[in-house]
Amino acid sequence: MTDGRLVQPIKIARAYEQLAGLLRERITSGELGVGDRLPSESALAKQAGVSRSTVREALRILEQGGLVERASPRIMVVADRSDVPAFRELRRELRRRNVTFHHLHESLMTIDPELTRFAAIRADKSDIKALHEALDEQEEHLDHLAEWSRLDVEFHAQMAELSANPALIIAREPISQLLLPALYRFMDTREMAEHATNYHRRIVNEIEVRDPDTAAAVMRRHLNDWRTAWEKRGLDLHQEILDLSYTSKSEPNTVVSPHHEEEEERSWASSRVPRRSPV
Amino acid sequence: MTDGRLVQPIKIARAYEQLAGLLRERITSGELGVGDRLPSESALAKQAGVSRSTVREALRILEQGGLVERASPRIMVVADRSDVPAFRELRRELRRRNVTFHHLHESLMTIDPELTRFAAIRADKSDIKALHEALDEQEEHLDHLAEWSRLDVEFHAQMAELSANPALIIAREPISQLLLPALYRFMDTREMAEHATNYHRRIVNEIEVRDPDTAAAVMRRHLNDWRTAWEKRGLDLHQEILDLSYTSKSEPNTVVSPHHEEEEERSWASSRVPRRSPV
DNA sequence: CTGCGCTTATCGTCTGACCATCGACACTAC
DNA sequence: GTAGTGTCGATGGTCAGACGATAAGCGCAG
Repeated sequence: MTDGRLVQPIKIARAYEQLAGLLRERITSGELGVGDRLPSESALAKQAGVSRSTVREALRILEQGGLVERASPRIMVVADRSDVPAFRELRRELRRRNVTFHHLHESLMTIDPELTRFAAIRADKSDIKALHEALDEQEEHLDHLAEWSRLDVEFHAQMAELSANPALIIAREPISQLLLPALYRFMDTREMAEHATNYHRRIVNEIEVRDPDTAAAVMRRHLNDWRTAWEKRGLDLHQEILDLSYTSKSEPNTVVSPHHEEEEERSWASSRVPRRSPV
Repeated sequence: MTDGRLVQPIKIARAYEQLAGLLRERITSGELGVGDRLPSESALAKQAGVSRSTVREALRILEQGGLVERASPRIMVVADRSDVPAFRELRRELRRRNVTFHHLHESLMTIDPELTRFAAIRADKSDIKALHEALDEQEEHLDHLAEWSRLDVEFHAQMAELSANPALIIAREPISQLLLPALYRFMDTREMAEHATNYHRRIVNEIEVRDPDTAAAVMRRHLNDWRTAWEKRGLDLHQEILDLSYTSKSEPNTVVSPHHEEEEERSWASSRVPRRSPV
């Protein structure tokens, strides 16, 4: 059959790209937390077995990508990536197209159960342990709904991460960034939190016993409950979603002022001294 | 806004940042047009009066920023920033995370069948008519694979549109923008096009008789065929998708010549950048 | 505990080199 | 002429090592 091609195209593995990838992994995996200081360039070079020039090119990539930033002229730290530019753009695009609760919900109903299925297939022992821990923590905060909501976002993100499919994770992210904050606005009773947490527990259990289909099904029901709750509140399914993108965890309630973007031109043309600003 | 700050943070003028700024200016000012080739690194170094390392760091910034891209492993050109910024951003984010064929395919397998289902539920007479027309046109171009591919993209986009869910459409778009061009690179026989078109026809038929489940199922099989074809070509499912994808619509531009050297692999994956070194 | 200098680690940059590959051209065979 | 093949300079990827500037970190005096 006529393959036509004898060998496949080969992706060039540039050292600086590989290194950037490795560091990115360390960061996104949580091995390096926000604010953690990076080793010195020479240390990185030695550890990775490359030259400092290579390390620096990798750092430029990560820096430009927003994964790391300078805490001071010679200290690089892991940046707070709660708001990746790409996602900000995407959310804007979504709003521009007047997405409604229904749209977003339907999207998550499409993606999240599948993510759960993949998670059930791919999670290993330690992942499951982490899920249980997350669950426990969430249960401890049933009475602190703000904190509970934060943990809820994290739980779903964790699930997405376990799917080990960056494409799906990325596709899902802006959707959840728009939908979840909207949900938490009326998630205001302990009962609702309990109910949701129970679902989470069941999902994790199904993952643990390696039943992807059931796990996905439970996730689907869990999400359906959201819709039900929304309707019970008398809210319109077809109401547009405004961008309440949650920004920070530790900051005291800064009002999310619609910061106008699009004049970055200048601000990053020159070095920007990092400001611990809420996104 | 009362700023409160007495002095603005001073900016440190790193050479590589200044250079990046300069080049950026040249590009945005139109002095360098889309597709124009950049001077060689050494030439730039000489012109700017800096060392090549500095030039390279500047280039990494511009590259990561999407202002320039590689036309081939050693030719840098000014990138096309004409399409929707959000999608461009997203594609870059995807590439950044080293998505593979498998990731993208799995994502479309998750999203597209559902889109099809929704389309089957929501399409009206005129939509179906449009679908048939698109099909007919595609069938007329079974021998012009370039054109056929364009129509194929359109067909799938049309299907997405019929789902009437902007969130899913947007989430899907960058994925398909990366995956489809990769696919068409080996979609090179009339048989393959015929096969695919047949699937399309069946999908449209199922939509017409309002059988969402079957429509979704057929779409799923259709997509599965892609994966099969990919594998039959001896291509690696876990090969990263290189994205030189989208600019080559109109010009017969240089196809990225794949360079082979299969034993680069070893020095890379193993020796050069040590695994699991605690960064 | 605070503020001050001192030391040194670390960054920014440069030089010059090596190698593999690319691209273009010259050459050979049909 | 056209198509394959060989050659060679140009270019990119990487490295090792160096130097100056200065911020970070620390100890010490107040």
